Amino acid sequence: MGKATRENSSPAPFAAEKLRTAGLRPTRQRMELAAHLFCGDDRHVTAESLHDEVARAGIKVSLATVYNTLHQFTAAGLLRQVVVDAVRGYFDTNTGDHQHFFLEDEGTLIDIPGEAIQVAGVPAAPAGMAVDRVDVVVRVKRT
Amino acid sequence: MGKATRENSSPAPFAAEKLRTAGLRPTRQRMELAAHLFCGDDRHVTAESLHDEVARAGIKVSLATVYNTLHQFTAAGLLRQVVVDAVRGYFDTNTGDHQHFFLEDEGTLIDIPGEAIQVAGVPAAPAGMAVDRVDVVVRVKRT
DNA sequence: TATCTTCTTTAGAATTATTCTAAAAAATGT
DNA sequence: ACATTTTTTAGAATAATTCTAAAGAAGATA
Repeated sequence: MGKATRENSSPAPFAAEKLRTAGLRPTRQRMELAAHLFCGDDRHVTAESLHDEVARAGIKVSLATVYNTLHQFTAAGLLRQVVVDAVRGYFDTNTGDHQHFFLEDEGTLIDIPGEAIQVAGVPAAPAGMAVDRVDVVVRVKRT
Repeated sequence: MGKATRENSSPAPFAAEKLRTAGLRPTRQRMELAAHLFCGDDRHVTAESLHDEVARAGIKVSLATVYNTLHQFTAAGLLRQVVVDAVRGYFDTNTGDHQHFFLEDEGTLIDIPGEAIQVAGVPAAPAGMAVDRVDVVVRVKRT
């Protein structure tokens, strides 16, 4: 059955390709983080939450590397940053057109599909400026 | 002409009333900050920017007091916080229904009247949650 | 006005999220 | 394997904000 062991089995074969395409060397840390980020459904993480998560999975990656990686992935278009909270920075694996609910009590984000929501009447951007993105945050609180 | 001097002339008579109504003692610092915030047009400030501004006007208020006051004013409904930037916190003197342009290059906010812009298709809030506010941020960049 | 009580201010320490630094480790090319 | 370029990382550094405890005002009262 070959020599696949816990040590040499790659956690997510697709990750290497994804990283290469993005112009990033497929290092162990980046592979592990990519595996956690891009394997299942879309998700929202903070540097800290992702770091905790991989740590609990027994993977050793420094927090600095998590920050670096999140930013590199964002620059490569693999992630998108969401600004909803003054204290924490969130990263979203869904880079398509969509918006968010933000549960203020828990600090949780929930995607709202882009087709669902429409923003009308945005005035022309100030002179010399172009619209980069329109972000909608629906802040909700426990009833 | 009475005995109005630089020392006893109140910088903004309306401020005292405004503060009392909000349940806040009209202290010198709060009066000065209110005068700067609520005298002219609507504006957007950060703790640091407001602190610098009053300092340049020769007024001595500690940064901690600026933070306290901005939060107290916000709790009293005199200000509203705007989350657009991961590093800095902004406060808006316009507490009515409106949205914002955010000039990412300069870190500047510009109001968009609430009547101008409409958001349609917001899904129902998650169970047990109620919509607190819908924020729209139109991020613009230099062309 | 003198006094008491309560609320504010403040300097500076503390906290928190994030970035920086410089050196060790890993990846890639030859 | 060797040389070169990237990465990773621990820990220091930064920056915004909050906390602390003590001194200073405000308001109420006698």
